[in-house]
Amino acid sequence: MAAREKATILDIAREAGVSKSTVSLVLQGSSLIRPETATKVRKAIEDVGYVYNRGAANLRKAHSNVIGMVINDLTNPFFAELAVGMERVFQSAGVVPFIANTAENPVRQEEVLKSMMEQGVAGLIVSPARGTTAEAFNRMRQAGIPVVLAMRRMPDGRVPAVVPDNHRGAALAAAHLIRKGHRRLAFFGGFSDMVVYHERADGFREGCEANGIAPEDMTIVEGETNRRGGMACLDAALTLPDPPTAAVCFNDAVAFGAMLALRKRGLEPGRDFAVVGFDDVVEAQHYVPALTSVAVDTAGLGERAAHSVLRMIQSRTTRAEDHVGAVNLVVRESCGPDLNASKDEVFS
Amino acid sequence: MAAREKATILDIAREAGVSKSTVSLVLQGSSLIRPETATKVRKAIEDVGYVYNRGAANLRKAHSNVIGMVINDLTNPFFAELAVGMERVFQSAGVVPFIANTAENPVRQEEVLKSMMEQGVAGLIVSPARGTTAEAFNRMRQAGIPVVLAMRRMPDGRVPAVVPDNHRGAALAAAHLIRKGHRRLAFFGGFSDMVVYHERADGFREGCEANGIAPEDMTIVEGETNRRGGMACLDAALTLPDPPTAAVCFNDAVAFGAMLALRKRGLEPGRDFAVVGFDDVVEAQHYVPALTSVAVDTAGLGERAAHSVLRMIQSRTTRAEDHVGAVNLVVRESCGPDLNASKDEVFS
DNA sequence: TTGATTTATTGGAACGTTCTAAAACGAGCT
DNA sequence: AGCTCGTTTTAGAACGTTCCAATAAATCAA
Repeated sequence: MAAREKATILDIAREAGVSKSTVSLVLQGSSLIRPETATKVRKAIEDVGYVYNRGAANLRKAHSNVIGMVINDLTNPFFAELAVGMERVFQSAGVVPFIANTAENPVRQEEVLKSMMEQGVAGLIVSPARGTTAEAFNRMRQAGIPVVLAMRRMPDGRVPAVVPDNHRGAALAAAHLIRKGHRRLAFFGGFSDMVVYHERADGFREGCEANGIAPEDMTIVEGETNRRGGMACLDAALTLPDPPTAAVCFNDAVAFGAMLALRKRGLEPGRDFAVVGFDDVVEAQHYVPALTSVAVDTAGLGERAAHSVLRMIQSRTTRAEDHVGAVNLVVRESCGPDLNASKDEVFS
Repeated sequence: MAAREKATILDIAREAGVSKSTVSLVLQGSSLIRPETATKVRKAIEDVGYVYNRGAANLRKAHSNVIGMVINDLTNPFFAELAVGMERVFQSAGVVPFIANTAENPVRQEEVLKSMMEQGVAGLIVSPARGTTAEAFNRMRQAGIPVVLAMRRMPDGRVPAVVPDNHRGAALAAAHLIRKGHRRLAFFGGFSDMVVYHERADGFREGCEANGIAPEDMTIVEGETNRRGGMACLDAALTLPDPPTAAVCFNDAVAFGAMLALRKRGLEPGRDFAVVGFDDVVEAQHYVPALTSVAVDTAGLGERAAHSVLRMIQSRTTRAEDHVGAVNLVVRESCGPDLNASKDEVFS
């Protein structure tokens, strides 16, 4: 059964006894056609089991209603959150976002972007894979397709981006640890070919300096931005001659890794070594000990990015302002009690 | 700069001094055209900044190269895993999967499915939102578009599905707890309008019966399938007159919730109450205490589902066999040591 | 040389929409 | 009757590709 030939606008026209133009008008909800005709047509549409062919339509129309979302790591709940925020605004704009995963692989990303363009997306939100260069977006610029970066920006900043205030977040975290009485601090995770790494590591450094920590008391350990990386960083740091007593981590995953490694060594996170994360994923509050982390309004950033593309599509421009989202430190248990219960004035 | 008119196959033809047909052939990598001509054309393609218009192509071609993946909850790392598995096989088949999230909302799902069809997907993998009925897939059947369900099946089983062996998994979990010496067991989470719930709860019941537990010693508590639901279930169970001492949970999220609730009451999971999860998400092994859980090869199921659609597309059929994936119990710490150190023969 | 055969190339008709310009239809006025 | 206005409807030309059938060019056999 079924397998009937694909019904087209013409079949509907025949069925309803009108012209294809009329059907087209009905499909677009035009107010030109007489209500009775409209209902007649709509009935025919139902009857023949019609599926709108957007490809054919796009051939004539200026642009489609699909927006692409290209994400570098879908398995990181953090990015899933971002996606959710975007979806919220797209949904109310009657746009369907198509998500694709690049698994942090620039080659895959290239394919995905290509495919999205071929599909005729109206705009793109991209959380670029590590190692992506601005050139990757040349083709879109040339084709006049708006692109907004999310969470990570390009080194040269030529593509509009929506990012959290990484610098301030890391500084906040460092200040918190220092206020807790720590004097030898570390920064764990990330690699110097990532822009975010620089923003966070620099913020960390500045936060330390501003609170009187000497450069030789700061340890910066690069590493993967996941649990395994966090474990490696911690191990590396603790074998140093004069090891740190606290660390700001590149993200929560790294922080979890560091805490895991601490436990493996019989040390208790919070008591024997303080850890601060970054991103404040849902997991952070449920972990034991609950993780102190720099909270980023991920879903909010997602919404922001979505609004940006929408606006760019509307005004058919390919440029837009960057947006830097506010951050704030959520204090939980992973830094233990104050080591030095005197100070009381802090950043907020 | 840029903003140039969109280049078409004709522009390339003009640039390269050949006919549009030749360009089309080159684009498809046909062996008909002379290599030198091909390179000439390829150069022209580069020069004019051409973007292939798949919509136009699909107008003539039988079917497109895009496959839709509709997922009910992208924020659940479990589903992200599933997506990753599928992507792996699609990638090697030269297909780009477009993912869309339905956030467990049937209405949203309807929109998403519609949009995917309009976009002309060649096939669909769907992890249906709760409350989805088989009718939701009528349109696809009518249009002859292959659909494979993942992780959840329809009550009437008319749509091919790829699912884990829920029944066996839950039975395994129950048997394990009984072997540990527990005699009053509970099943936490899920609602009776979900097929999976029945499969798992029935498996639990059967596992209990097979090991000599009387029906009155089994407690079944329905609830949301997330952390919050798990907490609620535990609280409900412990206020019973003769409370259970162990629980098989609908999934890991519920198990985490239950453990959280235990802690809140000053009870230690594993020691004071045994908990088994289902799905074995990565989180399970890192949790404290590490969660004993029924492992499902999620990525494997994803691959399986992907292969299924691919095969269905190939053979232009809309029917396929169901696939039930193997499960196995991963024993960790959340059930504590044996309460009764005698038995030694078990299911594997 | 002339066909016959193979190898490369091409014109033109689809495909299913949208959109412009024009037609058909009433009504209301002279 | 003819004219002018709305209001509805429609024919037909796009849009950018594929693919069939046809042509052109090159090669070979005699």
